Amino acid sequence: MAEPLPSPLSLPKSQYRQIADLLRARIETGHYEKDDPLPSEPELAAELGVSRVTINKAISLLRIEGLVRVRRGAGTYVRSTPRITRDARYRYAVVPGGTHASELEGRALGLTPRAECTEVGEVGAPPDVAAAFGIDQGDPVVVRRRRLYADEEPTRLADTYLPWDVADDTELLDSDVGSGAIYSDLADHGHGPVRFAEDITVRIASDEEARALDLEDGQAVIHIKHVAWDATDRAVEVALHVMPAHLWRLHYDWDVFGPDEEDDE
Amino acid sequence: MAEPLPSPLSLPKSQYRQIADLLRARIETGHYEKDDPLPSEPELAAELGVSRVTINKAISLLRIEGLVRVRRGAGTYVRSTPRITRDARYRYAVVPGGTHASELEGRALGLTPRAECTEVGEVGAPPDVAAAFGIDQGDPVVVRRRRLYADEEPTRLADTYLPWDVADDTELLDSDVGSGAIYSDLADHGHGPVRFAEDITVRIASDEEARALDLEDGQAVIHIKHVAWDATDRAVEVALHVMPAHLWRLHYDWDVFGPDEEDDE
DNA sequence: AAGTGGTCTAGACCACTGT
DNA sequence: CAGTGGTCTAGACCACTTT
Repeated sequence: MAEPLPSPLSLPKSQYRQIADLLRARIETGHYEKDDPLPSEPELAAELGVSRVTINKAISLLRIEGLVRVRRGAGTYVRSTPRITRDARYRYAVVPGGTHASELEGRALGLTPRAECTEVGEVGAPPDVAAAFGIDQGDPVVVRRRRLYADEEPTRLADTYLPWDVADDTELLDSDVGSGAIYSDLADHGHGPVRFAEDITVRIASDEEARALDLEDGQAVIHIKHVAWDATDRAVEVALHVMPAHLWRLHYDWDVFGPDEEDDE
Repeated sequence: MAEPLPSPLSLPKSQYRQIADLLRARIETGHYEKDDPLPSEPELAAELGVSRVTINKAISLLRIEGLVRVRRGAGTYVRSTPRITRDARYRYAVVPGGTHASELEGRALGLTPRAECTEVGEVGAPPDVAAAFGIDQGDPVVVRRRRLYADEEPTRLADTYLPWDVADDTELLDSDVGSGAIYSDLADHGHGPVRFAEDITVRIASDEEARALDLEDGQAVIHIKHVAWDATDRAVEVALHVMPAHLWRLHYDWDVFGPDEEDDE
């Protein structure tokens, strides 16, 4: 090896990073095809003349990037992961008798959405939810927990909370009402949402999240805290979403109200 | 060691993960104080009776979480990282003669913001920008690149692009106009923005980004593509933001236009 | 049974930081 | 200079999947 690639700022890259770059390039050029396994670690170690640990470290970089997934005992596979776009405003638009705007995401990609309801019932309010509803942590609220898929790949965990009395009026408890019929339902009972807010944070998946979303160790997830208020300015719904970061693109758009009325000095 | 912690779903955690949990707990309880160094890897290895590699692997988990930072040759330090909230709508509100709404973020935390302009001038439009402006990739646009800090910590890279003819009218080129005076400036020249859109993706920091933002290897960044349109529906500004994911919380809120006017069956 | 990745060790050398 | 983390190796054992 003549020169170790004299990168711009004196960066003699470590072997495992160079190998990660190499494997990444092979994936992106289609040398390794999606859903196909990479060569085994011993094979790569032999091919590239390094120890298996070095290969393993290189692959762990690709794992947190979401480029590959590992199946224990079976092999390391190239992930096929186009991003899904989530348009917040469109998603939660109130379309009176219309389609449930919720699960259009991914349809453009030819993926078939599926929802799996893991729990419906009354629980103690977690901190975030209690704060939004203006109640105490642990006070009873109604929750519906779901796991959503696109083509057998889990794409999202969604926990929807309603205040106890509001839930009483709706059909949240009755069925696993497909997708986002909740808003029509709320509207029908005088709690139609007129204002939304979302807070977005990014963090590393917890162990349970990694298991539920089929994620690798150390992968990032997007956490969205979604709150809906009715016309009386009462919070009537909180949804907590946990989504694999590499799978999504979030979209927001808004208009500017004319030059803010007052405040002109 | 009696039982290896019989966690709910038969999860005999690896040593390095248990050690990561331990160190994380020690950080969160203040056993290791912020801005202080952790014990050295050999010390931890001795204390916990494992090899240094295992300690190193545990710490690498804390690094991608943004809990600690490593200073080469010096030690591993606890990060003091409260999240900064970015309110998109408020940020870009048009306040005619008022304060530059841009850099209020973090003020609540007692951090002093600072901006450093790294480049101002004409460049070829990158793909994202070209698409928004409706021009060809590589066509000339004007860019201002900045790195923003809070209390000496880099918090954001912000590249602001303007179409060539629009830039001609503004003072973008003239100075490192503190923060977000661009919008007043655009408004003064008939290009006041009336609509905004933002696309958010999360990915692993590139090498350059990691260097510029003082990030660890494998840390996630939030990428925001921000577009502003004027009253003629022409895109007049594109900003690309790259932000360390562990440092931020993004906030969006919006009102629902009354039950969509028509469309009622 | 053979192959896969997961993990761990002991030891080594390096570049870098501080004093 | 001694101390730090960064990296790499060879070898080992394990749990798991596939055949």
